[in-house]
Amino acid sequence: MSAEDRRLQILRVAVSLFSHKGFGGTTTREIAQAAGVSEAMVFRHFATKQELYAAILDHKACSGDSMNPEQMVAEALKHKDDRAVFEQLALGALDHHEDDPEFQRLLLHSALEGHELAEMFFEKFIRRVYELLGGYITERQRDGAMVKMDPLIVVRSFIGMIIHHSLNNNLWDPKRRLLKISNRDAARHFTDILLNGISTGEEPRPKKKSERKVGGNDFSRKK
Amino acid sequence: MSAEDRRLQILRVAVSLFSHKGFGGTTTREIAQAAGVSEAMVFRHFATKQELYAAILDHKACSGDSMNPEQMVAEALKHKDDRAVFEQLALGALDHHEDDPEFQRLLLHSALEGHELAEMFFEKFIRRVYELLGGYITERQRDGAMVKMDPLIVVRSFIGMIIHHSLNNNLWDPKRRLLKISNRDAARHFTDILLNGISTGEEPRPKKKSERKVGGNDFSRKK
DNA sequence: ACCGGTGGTAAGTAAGTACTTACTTTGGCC
DNA sequence: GGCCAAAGTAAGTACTTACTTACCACCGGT
Repeated sequence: MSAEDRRLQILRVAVSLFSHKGFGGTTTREIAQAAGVSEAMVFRHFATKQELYAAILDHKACSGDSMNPEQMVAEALKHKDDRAVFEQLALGALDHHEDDPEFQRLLLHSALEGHELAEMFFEKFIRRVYELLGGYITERQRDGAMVKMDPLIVVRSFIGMIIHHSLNNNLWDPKRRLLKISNRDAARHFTDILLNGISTGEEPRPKKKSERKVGGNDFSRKK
Repeated sequence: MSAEDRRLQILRVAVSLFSHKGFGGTTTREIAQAAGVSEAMVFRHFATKQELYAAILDHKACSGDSMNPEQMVAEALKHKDDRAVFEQLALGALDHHEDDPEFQRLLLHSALEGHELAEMFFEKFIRRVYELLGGYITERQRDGAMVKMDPLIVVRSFIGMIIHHSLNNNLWDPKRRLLKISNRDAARHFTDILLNGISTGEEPRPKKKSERKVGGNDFSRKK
């Protein structure tokens, strides 16, 4: 087997191990065994365990293959098709998380451990999504098509629905005991909620003395 | 120092260490040093490292002090005050995550490691929130006050906004570089979005194939 | 036939690791 | 004070960890 092939193979099995057991929870011997070689081979290709870990995150996050939000919604952006913008973005993310669940686990592990490459991913990808979507929302607000509200909060809400749904599917509830739904349906419904909300606005809701203020009253929950 | 005090002190420092470095990343010696005692003392109070870890998760998740969603929104539920129901729930969760950020980290670590107590938390808490909110939404749909849509998807969306926002604050962006907002404002805006969406419904959006019905009922909402 | 380089390993090493043992201090009570 | 259990520790034990060293087997080219 050629050196390059072996390197990639070690990388691949290490991804799987690290994503399931974390950095500290995975031993180099396990990696070697999973790859069917001796530990020494692992250290021939990667000087240290850290370097192997970094190579993985780098490979997954930077050489980020299909992770280009701009081109994913370029068409919809041009046509100012709100529904398509959000729905396509959601569907893209959900699909990506579904067929590479290890990526999300890896990212979480590295963020929890405070690895610098988690931060790098945040800067290079998350920030871009916020700017892209935030900019679009601002534009649509000027058009009068969207209500005035801090665009970043809107972005956070929408990203939250998506990420949390993926997190549920991959981490908390892989058996879908709570909610079983296709990515397409999820993306559509998330978009529906974001754009239109869930109120019909029909029945006059019981307007208590203060419809707005939530803070003052019986909210004495603490410790 | 009394045995009980010492036990609690060890528990407390272990919470901090485990939440930041995970189970595998934390050594018993570190725990002992942080507590200012010898390693033997740790093992006098907790037979194994696993037992210590389990005791922590148990202490945090089960003896779940203030984590009672039902009572948190009992009043609002009675009055069918949609805004209050969602806003109070959101604010409660956000506040809780804010003044106990270690809890979220601990939970994530244990979920990633596949610890059974993460699952237990999921069953005992998350499921209850889904049932509570899902039931309420169903009721409001029958009232004609909310559009027909799988209530569980609505719950997931809303919980997603909240959890993801906390996760951003605690894990990804503790410096709030992307978005700086008080919990109260966040709760209010999340609720606004959920209930009313962000579209004004004014400017005729380009009706592509996508202006479809949602879940069976019409979607012609006008605030 | 004889190289040298490449892909590979068995068998280490030193520093941890979780966990124990044998022992010393402390504080409350008669 | 004298006693004794509980609180505490120093110094292990047995094993694992990341990482090294020294050595092997193959193979194409001259």
